[in-house]
Amino acid sequence: MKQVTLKQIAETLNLSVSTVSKALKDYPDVSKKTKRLVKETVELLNYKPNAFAVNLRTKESKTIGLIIPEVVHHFFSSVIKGIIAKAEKKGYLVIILQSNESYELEKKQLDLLSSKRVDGILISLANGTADFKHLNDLILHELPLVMFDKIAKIVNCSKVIINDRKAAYTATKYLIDSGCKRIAHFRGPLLPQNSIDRFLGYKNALIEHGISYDPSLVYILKDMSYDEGVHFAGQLLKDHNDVDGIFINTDLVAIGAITEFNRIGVKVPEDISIVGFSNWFMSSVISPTLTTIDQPGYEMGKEAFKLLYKEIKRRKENLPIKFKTVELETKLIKRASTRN
Amino acid sequence: MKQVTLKQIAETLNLSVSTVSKALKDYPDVSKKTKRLVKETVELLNYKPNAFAVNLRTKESKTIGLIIPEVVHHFFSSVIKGIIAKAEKKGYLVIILQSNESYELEKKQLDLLSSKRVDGILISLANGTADFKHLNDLILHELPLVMFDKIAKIVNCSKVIINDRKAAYTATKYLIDSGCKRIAHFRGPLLPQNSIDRFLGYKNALIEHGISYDPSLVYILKDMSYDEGVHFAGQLLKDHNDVDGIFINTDLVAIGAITEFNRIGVKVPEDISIVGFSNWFMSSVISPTLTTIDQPGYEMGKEAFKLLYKEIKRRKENLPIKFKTVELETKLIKRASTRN
DNA sequence: CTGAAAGCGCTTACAG
DNA sequence: CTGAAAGCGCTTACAG
Repeated sequence: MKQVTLKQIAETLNLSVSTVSKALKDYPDVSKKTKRLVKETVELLNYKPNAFAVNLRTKESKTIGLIIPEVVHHFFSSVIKGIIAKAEKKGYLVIILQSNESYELEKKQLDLLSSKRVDGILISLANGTADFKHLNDLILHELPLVMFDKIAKIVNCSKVIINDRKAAYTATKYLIDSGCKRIAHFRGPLLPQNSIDRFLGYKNALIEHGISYDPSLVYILKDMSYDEGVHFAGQLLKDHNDVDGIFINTDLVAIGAITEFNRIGVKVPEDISIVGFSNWFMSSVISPTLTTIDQPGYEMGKEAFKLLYKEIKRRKENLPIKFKTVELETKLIKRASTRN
Repeated sequence: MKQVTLKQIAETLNLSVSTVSKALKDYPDVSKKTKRLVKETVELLNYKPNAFAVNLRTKESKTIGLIIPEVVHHFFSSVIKGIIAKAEKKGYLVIILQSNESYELEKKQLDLLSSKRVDGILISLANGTADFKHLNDLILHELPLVMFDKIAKIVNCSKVIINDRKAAYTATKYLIDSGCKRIAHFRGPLLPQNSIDRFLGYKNALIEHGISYDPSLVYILKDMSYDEGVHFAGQLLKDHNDVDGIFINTDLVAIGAITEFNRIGVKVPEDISIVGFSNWFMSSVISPTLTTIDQPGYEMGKEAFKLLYKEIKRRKENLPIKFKTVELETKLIKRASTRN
């Protein structure tokens, strides 16, 4: 791709490269006439500054990196959309990578992004991530980093989260209030903070409402897939025929469970009530529609970029950085998979 | 972010920058000993080449741009995933932008990407795009460009598509074969090639099977949303109470229609059979499950990147470019929204 | 085998 | 108001 350079503009107008450069950036010490001339020629020749040269000089790429566990996922798509929208407004482009829930990949991709010299990184952790050296290293090197949704409390950077524990508490309490006495929980893997917090919210709600906590009612899922929902719904019935409610860590799994219950003739919510988590679009469409916790993905993306942008800006101006954790509101969406 | 430079390595070892650079790239005219020394020091100081400088010198960014109409969309997420996966393997990163189905935005974003000097661009057109100058300009400037899914036949570049006409024909024929006599069609806006082609496939199937084509049975939707599905399902019943089948341009709309029919007591497929298009995950989960055309998003993403990569490589080597159109297979997925 | 030099295309402090 | 010069950090053709 052949491109016009400042030098060519300068030659065309019999000016120096410096003057042309300054004219374009509206330096006050360039004459009006020269500025006009330069701008006309730029228009005429369709000059575009060479981003590579600008990057090298200014030491910034106006590009940020985004690492998420999985792209084909309603919640994360919404986050991506929020980030891209906000970033574009501020003149930033977004490089997206997918960790596939693998710690190794996540590490490699963080490396890739920092070699590319992105101006900052947004990340939602992989389920497999238990060690945080790769993140702390970035922070040490003063590369702006913001974590969202799947975070590590122990890493010292800005974060955007929801209150998973509180939301799970609300979900479980709603099951209790609607009359459920034996409530199971399908939880995520052991490591990620949000699956821990959702579990704790579930447990606390039981205990605070005088329902004894029974560990055998808690099922630990691996990949949080539709198929796991189908499988564990069946397993649950085999293990406990007295269960009358389930709080499920994520909607996709809940939808698998509902489908299985429909298939084998267990009535939702008459026999078993179900509450999911995330409010995927699908949840408003299956039958019965799914009661769930709405998790504001788009907002989360926007907030995360805002925090990152602030940090990038303050670093550039050598101002002190204060890390901040933004907590977004969730809400219970009452639908037909629960009684009431 | 402070970073080690070649110069620092050179000073540490009392070598010249040139020698260090060459040692790192395994030039044959550097001694084994020097190479070893350099590599050790690189490791020790954690040297990473400055991407900005490399870009400027080599005139490539190892980054490509991707423009899609909408990120929160099952099909496009799958495409993104395919592209990212393939790109990463070849050492390319992917910048994603969303056109929101707007021609103006699409133009602006193409501009953004070419100013960023990406090495190539993948694009699926916005519904609003009727003029192709912005695309032809890129091609003139020899910036590698590959279109996928929503393409413009008239633009001269490589493409990855499905045979929309054939797939729509198959879908409609399936309705006919299952006994439908009055078949409506919910189509997309007038401009995009794929909504034209799907309409033509529908029309041909009717005609070739002795069913007269009735334009009043064709509904033109605007944003192809769930809500439009709900709305037009109702409208259709008002306009024509004798319809017994609908071929719907995209699953999301079909799901809206099914939901509406369920609500008002129209039985699917007994009263009206429905075939969708795209095979969104959701379609396998609603009730009744949706018969649809499977559109291989992930494959399409991979194919599109492969074509782009080839073109980038050939341009770099100054080899002649032959544009290619890859057509991927679709298949009819038979489910419960049709009789049989 | 090693190094000095030119150059990629900008920006900006400095001189005039 | 304009321009020469240095420099961002690399790569590579050329000299020795």
